[in-house]
Amino acid sequence: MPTSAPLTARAVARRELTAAIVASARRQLAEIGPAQLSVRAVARDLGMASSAVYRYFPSRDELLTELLVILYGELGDLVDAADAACEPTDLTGRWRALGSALRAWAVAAPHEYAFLYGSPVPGYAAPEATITPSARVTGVLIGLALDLDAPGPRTSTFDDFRALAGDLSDEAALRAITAWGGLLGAISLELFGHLTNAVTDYDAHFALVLDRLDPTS
Amino acid sequence: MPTSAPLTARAVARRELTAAIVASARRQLAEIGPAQLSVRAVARDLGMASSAVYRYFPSRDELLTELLVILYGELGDLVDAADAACEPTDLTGRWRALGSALRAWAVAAPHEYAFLYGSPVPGYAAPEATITPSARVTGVLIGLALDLDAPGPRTSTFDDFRALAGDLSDEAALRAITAWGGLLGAISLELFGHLTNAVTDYDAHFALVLDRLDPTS
DNA sequence: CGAAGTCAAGAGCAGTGCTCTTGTTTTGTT
DNA sequence: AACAAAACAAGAGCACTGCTCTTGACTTCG
Repeated sequence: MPTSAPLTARAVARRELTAAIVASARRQLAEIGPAQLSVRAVARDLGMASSAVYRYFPSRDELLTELLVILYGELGDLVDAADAACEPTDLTGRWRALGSALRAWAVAAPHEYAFLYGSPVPGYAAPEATITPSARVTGVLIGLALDLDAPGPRTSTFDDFRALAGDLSDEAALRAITAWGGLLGAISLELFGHLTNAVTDYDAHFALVLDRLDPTS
Repeated sequence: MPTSAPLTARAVARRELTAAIVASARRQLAEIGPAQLSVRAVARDLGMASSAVYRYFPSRDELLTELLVILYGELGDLVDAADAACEPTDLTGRWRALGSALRAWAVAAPHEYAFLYGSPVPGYAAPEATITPSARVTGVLIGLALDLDAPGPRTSTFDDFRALAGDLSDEAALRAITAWGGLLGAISLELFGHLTNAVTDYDAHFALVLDRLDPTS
């Protein structure tokens, strides 16, 4: 037996079809949003019966959860990369990079942003399984907050963040959460149309807001 | 003719039924959220045919818009009252009052909050008609920002705020919008479950965040 | 080879927003 | 008072949704 993982033809087909379903669902999510995402439309897109999809995802909610985990992961990578590209000691620069990366992503993918950080999807309660992936993003922020307390090199990887979060001083935690909320609020105001007739140059406005929210100052 | 407004029996019945529809819709909105609000359920609640509802509201979206306007109005009153109860020169106190009133309302009516300030309802684009009512709330903030620029008594009523907003200095406008976004972000983080395992005493936490967001400092 | 497990498809249920038609009632005008 | 016009409630129906159950075909494994 050469294959350490004895994948039968059926198992291979299953993995591919599962991926195809997710891919089609992602397309729908990006185009029409999570609420309009339809299992039947996914089935139509893939040329299969709607009932067949339920063999791969037990419910629409499970499919949404899968997307949620994937998106949190990708966004986490993105934000992490933006943070890692900065000089570690330049806390303000790292904050700007984090905020700018998040907003750029949100503007490019508004439905995905609304899915992750907007009001919960109708009838869909994010299960426990989504908390860990979401921490992937906030972990970068926690890293920043940790350096706020004790500047200097850390060897911690992502997995440690959740534990290290307990070591945060109240002051640093407050700064981080306030800045985080301000960031999401600013993006939401823009994307959800609450700045219409109030702001013209959104890029310039956001840059100013971002600096005012800087948790390191 | 004693009646300055010659309301026919039919017109009276129409007004009452319209109000009953709105009341039933508000109940549904509060309990299950805007996305789950169903015209048929409203009709069932009132013991009428679903098709009859469409004689009073041409579409579900129009019904939602009506609710939006009503809610913006009520919230505007609430925030306005909170602001008016403060010493006009105590800008920080007014900011605290505004933020506390908004959060208290949001916590008590999370679905309504998500409807007004969360991600837009699926397939529902807030029409122009909702911009003016929403300004009812932000007007209080603008009033605060105006006093930030030039402390002293103003005789302006609500209607002036939109015009006066143009007189705001860039600095004051930036402070106001940043604080406003931070406020909504903080409430959204709490209500949408993004602070799970991060905050225990939400009241105390919010008070700290509110002070950090203070646009007058 | 045969039993067990997996799969796709179809039909069907209950729900949705919305439209159209039918028949009734109220209104405003001869 | 009689009549036309408008407003109304109700029902049937369309297209859509998530989801279930059954049926029949296929793959995998003992």
